[in-house]
Amino acid sequence: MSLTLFNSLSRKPEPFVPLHPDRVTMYVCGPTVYNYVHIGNARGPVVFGILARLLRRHFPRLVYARNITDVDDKINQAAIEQQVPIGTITDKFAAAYREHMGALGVDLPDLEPHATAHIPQIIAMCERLIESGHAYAAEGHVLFAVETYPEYGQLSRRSTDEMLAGARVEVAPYKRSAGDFVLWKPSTPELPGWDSPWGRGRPGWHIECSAMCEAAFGETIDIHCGGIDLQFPHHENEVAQSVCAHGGKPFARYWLHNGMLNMDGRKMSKSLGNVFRIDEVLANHPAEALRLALMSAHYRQPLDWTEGLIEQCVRTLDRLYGTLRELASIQVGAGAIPETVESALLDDLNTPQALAALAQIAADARRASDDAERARLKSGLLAGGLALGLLQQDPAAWFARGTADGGLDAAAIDARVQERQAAKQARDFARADAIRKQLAEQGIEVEDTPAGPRWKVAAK
RNA sequence: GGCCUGGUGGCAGAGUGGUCAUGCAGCGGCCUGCAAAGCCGUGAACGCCGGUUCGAUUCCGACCCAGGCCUCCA
Repeated sequence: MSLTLFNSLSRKPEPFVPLHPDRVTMYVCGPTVYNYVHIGNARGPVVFGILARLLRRHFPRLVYARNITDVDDKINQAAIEQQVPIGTITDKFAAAYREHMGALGVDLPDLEPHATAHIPQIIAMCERLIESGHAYAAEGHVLFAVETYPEYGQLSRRSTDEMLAGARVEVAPYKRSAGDFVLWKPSTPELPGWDSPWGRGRPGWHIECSAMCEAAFGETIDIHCGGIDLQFPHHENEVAQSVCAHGGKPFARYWLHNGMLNMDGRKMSKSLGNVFRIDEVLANHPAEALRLALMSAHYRQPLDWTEGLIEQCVRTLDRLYGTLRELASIQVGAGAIPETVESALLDDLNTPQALAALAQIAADARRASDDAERARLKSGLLAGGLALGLLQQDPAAWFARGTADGGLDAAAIDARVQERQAAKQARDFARADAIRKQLAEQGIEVEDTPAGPRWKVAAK
């Protein structure tokens, strides 16, 4: 089985072959830490995290970097408003980012480069671009000269002419050409800045990713991932800077772009204000259901974020964990990932198909009567779940989810369930039903089994 | 306006030139004191119009609709 990835560069699925057989390199554009991120920001980390796990299974070594951009005008603005150094802002939100991603089951990358730790590399890259004629200094700025890179626009499929013709933004007077973008810009005394050949200043938006990729991986990386909204201008500019700084060597060989999360059919975005912060969503829903929701559509498709979607994911997990609960007595060790799940993932990360395969395995497992067969299927279910970052908790923990912090006390629920059981055994069904109804009103569903009663937190 | 996606059953969402996606919800049955869970069975789809083909939801073209990027954005 081999991995196929849809490459934004060619707009086609391509077999993935790493540049060096012994090492795969992958870079995901991480957050600019000026605020809490929203649930849409988690889609890339979740699906590309699944890709990272997949690559680790199929190649001897993966080095996966996800950056933190910790210098930026929005950070500066927040720092000025709160009268604190930018580090106070960036430390706080970088920590929150890690915490929220962790809650969603996103693995930490191997490397987490910070832009402010790469200022010398950024300056060096600017100098090289100036020396080679691809950039120029003007009024304390360093600008990339788009016209020196004829392939500019290749990734996002747009021509320089069209962009210049359609330019709506006022062009700064120091730009030679309207499409030129800033690599370095001057800082006023109240803004953070670093000494440079062009005076005290700070990096522009795109250069940090180029510099960090180079620092971590060298001139050419295998896979570069990010949201489709970053394709232009961010990724296009990264390509231009890196290729020109490296004498024409390719920058990223495979570009992967994830689709946007929508709210009522519109992109969830900070500028539109139609966002759900991750901590808000986590407060109201099981994290694993949110993770499942983020992979419920193929990563390149847009995904409508609704309460109904989350509820459906909770029910889906109820069923999968229900299967595992039924198989609780079957002992299994670590197993191989079922072929149906793995082949779906190898086909451009087709998570919906992988989930369908998982559902099929669960159904087979419930029907199987032979213990050896049940063990095999349970092992496959757990291994397939692990590949997706799902199904790794104790089923009992899933069904009792949120009782401790949701104002419900598991021991008290147990006591009520026992009361009902006693009433039942006394054939006082009216009382038993009254207790069950009361618990249902608290969101607890009681189920009777041959082994005695059990309960779970109901899907909303 | 330019460039680019996509329109699949009640909902979500894969996929395919000619037999099944899958999940949730629904319906009938089994089980249950009654339920729930589970099991068995079951209906239901490919935006619109042409074309290619023995045959198209799948390929081609036009049209309609929705969304994204062109400005900070995952």
